[in-house]
Amino acid sequence: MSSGNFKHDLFSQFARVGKALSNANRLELLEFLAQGERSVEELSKVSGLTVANTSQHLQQLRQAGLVVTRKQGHHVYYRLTGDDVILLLDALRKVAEKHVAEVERLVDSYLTVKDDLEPVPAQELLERVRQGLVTVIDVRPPEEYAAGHLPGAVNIPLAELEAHLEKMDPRREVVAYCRGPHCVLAFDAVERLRARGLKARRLEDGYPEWKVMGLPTESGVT
Amino acid sequence: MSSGNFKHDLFSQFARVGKALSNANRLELLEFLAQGERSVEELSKVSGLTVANTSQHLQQLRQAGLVVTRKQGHHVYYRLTGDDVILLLDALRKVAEKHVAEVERLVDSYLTVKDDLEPVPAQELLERVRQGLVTVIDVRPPEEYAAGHLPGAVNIPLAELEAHLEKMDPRREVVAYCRGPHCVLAFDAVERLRARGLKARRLEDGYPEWKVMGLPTESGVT
DNA sequence: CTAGTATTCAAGACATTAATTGAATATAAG
DNA sequence: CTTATATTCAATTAATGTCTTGAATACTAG
Repeated sequence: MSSGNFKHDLFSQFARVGKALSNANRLELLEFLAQGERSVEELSKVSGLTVANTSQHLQQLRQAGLVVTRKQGHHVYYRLTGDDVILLLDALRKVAEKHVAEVERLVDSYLTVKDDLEPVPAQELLERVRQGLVTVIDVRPPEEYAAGHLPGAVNIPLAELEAHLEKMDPRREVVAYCRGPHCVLAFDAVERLRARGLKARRLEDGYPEWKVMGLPTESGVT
Repeated sequence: MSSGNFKHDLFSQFARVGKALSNANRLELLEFLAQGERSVEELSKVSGLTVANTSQHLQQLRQAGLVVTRKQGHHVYYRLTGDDVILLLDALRKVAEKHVAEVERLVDSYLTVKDDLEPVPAQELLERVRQGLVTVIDVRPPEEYAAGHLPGAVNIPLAELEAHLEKMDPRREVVAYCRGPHCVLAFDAVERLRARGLKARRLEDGYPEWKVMGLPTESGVT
């Protein structure tokens, strides 16, 4: 009887974490935070929520133990509590992808040529990079790139892609990546590159997943 | 931006899975299902929920893609959709446990600081118990108490403490103990007892330490 | 100290969720 | 066909969650 209570209390704790994951806006915030530390203002801008609303969601995430804060000057910076949170988000994504037919439908409808996009697994990319066979491009904004990126990756934010196209060797394969497996930036980049006749694919995962897998990374500007 | 809607829709799908994990009862059902296929009736019994309520929770789990059903005779059998669901539950548990531990640590350090609750050393308590000077209460759950406790200790789980307050002699000192030197239960008990004007302190150690010191113990129900 | 900015808090409107109850459906056995 | 049983559906109530608005708090620069 009291063990029933204990058990129920335990599941209630787990449920608190589940609750934190039960809202699309919070999941989006978590994805941004998977890139690194962010202030409330930045998160508010990038998510399109009001600052107050963003703050409240962040506090829920903090109460669930998913994020921690650091105060500096005017700003409060949030970051994920640890890598286990990234693993959790990944597990969630995997289950959702596999079982929610709706997700597939959405991805399909967005990507006109889904089959052609066959993503490159992380291990395979690492191999090919070591052999110098591919050019890896990071299509995230420069700040995120500077905070950490794949070794040898060139930072080409989506907006600047067109400008780089002419300089690229059409015979050399390009692999693009961004924030996560579903980050649209990389999809977009691949489509545009292909439209110009380049051999382009996208990395199966994003930068956070790559890092969590223990694969090598670099940081700073090249 | 055209990717804005797509992105939000995608996160909404992920949130559906998160929602399924946001309730203690559903998590308990999932844990049972992790052991294998179960009928609604079995799940209802083991979770203590009404059949209708169980059925509704199961349907939410099914809509989130976490479980699937099979019909046979009178019964509908539910089972997890796949091993990735188990991985997800594991990831959730890990994050939650870490956070819970963190909370416990914080609470402990907070309580230890304001510890003018001068704890009673084991030897001193043994002495005073022999002289019949104090009432010793064990605030752990009954199962743990039954497995072994201090001689003469009365089992009063924290939840039942209030009910016992009136029966206690305010002039007699009470010493509380639980699982270990940092187990919060005893701190809590002492605080509550003092709030009622009783003379209360806590044992410096918990039951495991007492036992390891080679001091006498009892087991079973009193 | 004062002004300006970043974040949090508090209160209210509105939507969603959980549990209860009683009825409806479906299956198998007599 | 009728009956008993397992499950689901539907309607209600109480509780909880989300977002908005405007004010309060904390920090820095001047």
